Amino acid sequence: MSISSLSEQEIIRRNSLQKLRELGIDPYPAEEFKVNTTTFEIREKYSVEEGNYQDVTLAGRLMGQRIMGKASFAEIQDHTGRVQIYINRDEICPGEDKTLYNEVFKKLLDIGDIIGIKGFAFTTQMGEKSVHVKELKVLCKSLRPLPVVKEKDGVTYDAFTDPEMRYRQRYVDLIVNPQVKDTFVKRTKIVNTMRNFFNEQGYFEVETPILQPIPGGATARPFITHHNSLNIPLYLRIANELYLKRLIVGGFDGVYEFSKDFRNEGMDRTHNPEFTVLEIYVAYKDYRWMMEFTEEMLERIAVALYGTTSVQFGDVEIDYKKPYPRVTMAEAIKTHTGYDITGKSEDELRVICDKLGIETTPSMGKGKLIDEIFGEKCEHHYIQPTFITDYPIEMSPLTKKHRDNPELTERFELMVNGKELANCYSELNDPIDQRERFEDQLRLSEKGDDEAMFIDQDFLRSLEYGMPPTSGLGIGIDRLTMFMTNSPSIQDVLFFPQMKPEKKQLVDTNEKFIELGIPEEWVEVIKQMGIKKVSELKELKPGKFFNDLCGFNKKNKQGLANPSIDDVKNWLA
RNA sequence: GACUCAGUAGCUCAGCAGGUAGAGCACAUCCCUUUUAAGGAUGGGGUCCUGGGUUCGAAUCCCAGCUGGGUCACCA
Repeated sequence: MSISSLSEQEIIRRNSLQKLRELGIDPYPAEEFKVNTTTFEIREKYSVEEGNYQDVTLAGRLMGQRIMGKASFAEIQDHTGRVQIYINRDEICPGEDKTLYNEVFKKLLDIGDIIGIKGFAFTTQMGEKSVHVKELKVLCKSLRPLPVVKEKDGVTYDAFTDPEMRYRQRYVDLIVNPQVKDTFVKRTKIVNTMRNFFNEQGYFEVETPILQPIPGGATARPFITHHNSLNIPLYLRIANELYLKRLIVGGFDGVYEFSKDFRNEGMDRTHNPEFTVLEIYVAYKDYRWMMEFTEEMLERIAVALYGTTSVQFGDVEIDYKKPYPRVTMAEAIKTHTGYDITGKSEDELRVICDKLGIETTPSMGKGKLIDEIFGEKCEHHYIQPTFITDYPIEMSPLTKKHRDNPELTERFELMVNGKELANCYSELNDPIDQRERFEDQLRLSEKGDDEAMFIDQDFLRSLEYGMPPTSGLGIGIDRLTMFMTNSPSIQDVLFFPQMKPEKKQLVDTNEKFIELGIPEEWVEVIKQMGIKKVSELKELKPGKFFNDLCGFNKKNKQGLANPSIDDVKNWLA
């Protein structure tokens, strides 16, 4: 990187780096630095009465300096938070040489540098628990200035808020916005709670293919890739359902997977091209059993995070305490539209949609029409956790027919905040029925539904060997995390949400300019003037460019000998 | 994809009846001190997103584009 593209502060930091080296201080030392506590422990457990924490070693990022003559206060931030440190010149420099304090600490260290300290805990006159530093070591010099976020009495000043920079440079976001880290800690806690819950009951965590020859188990547009030596297309999975059910056929009685799925569709506040789904399949259970299982799990997650079942989301409080109401889809539609859809034909449903002002297309089958009515008129009413049950058969090609009504399936979706949080079936294990359902999907696809399912012959073959009655559940982990951490956007619960690629300014090397006969010192000047490519140069008028060059030289006190107009003409020739 | 808002110093933002670019923090040089979003003095730092246009003159007005946010649509 040429020096001209650096900001003043970056240049100052690079100079400080150089000076550290000149003082014999390695700004990037290799050896281990052994800490014996954390800032959190000192804040929580130090007390004057006990006189504990009198020999502490801490490491972390320097996040603020308040320098006052021969004594300074600063803040050090480690993975647990921050603590104030006190540095006295004559204590870290006991001899005559005060360089470590006067030069290194006061001048060469900046906010963002990583240091290690040894010292003892004490309480300042202002009553703040702090660490009195006896030794100081540079562990990493930081070359870019961090945004400085300050906070007092819960009010944040100069917050680092630009969403684009926060998502693109999540590392900066994590350093300066502590609540961001908290969200991700909670996310992991959610997953761990679920995993423990499943493992306690003997269910088995597995991994299944991400690259699939047939993208099955859901209706969505997949990403396509290509395998060179097999010379076949492969799809990034949109779900792992069909593989997990093969494992139930194989004899596991409970399998689960936290799976990254990929869908080549729109991106917005609630959709990222890759996202995480938990799917779990338990043999000899049905969807009614799974409702209780789901309630139990969500209650445990809420309690693990907050110690209570009640969780704030936006301006509503969601209570995950079991049990949740069970409402059939037909009841839900009756309640919110007044229409009874039971036993209605496709044409009758189309009429109902018209009356409700819901747009329909000819490719929509019965299931899709009912889905539209529910989505438009009902879904958003279910704020507190509610099981919507018994979906029409056309919407659920992998679900067992309802034990009491062959038009329906044994399925529920758990609605929270007016959104689907979980989806569950009594899994279809009749291989002949399953084949017919796939064929129905094929007809839908011929009718123009471009997201109808493919027929997975191997999956059908596995069912023909016999799959025990099984209940399966899928939960979107990103959405669950949003709900459980009060995050309004999926980008807030993904470390690295998908973004458009950063626009990279193309810069030609100095050599390319030098080839034109331009002296190296002038190349820097030209680049500072904003001309980064040789091709841009070719479009300039020599006279004006000559004037600009000389003007820039004078204005910025570059102190270079101006070229002649003929030189410039030759460069541009 | 449509509509809408925004893009000015490292960060947060002000400036806009068109007339030499501002503040706070950060940075630099000092002063002072067990301070706390430290205080004081001085100073450096900007392709005002990009490209066109209008104008004697554009950060400001107009058009187009880029990037991002929000709403909606599509899509789970």
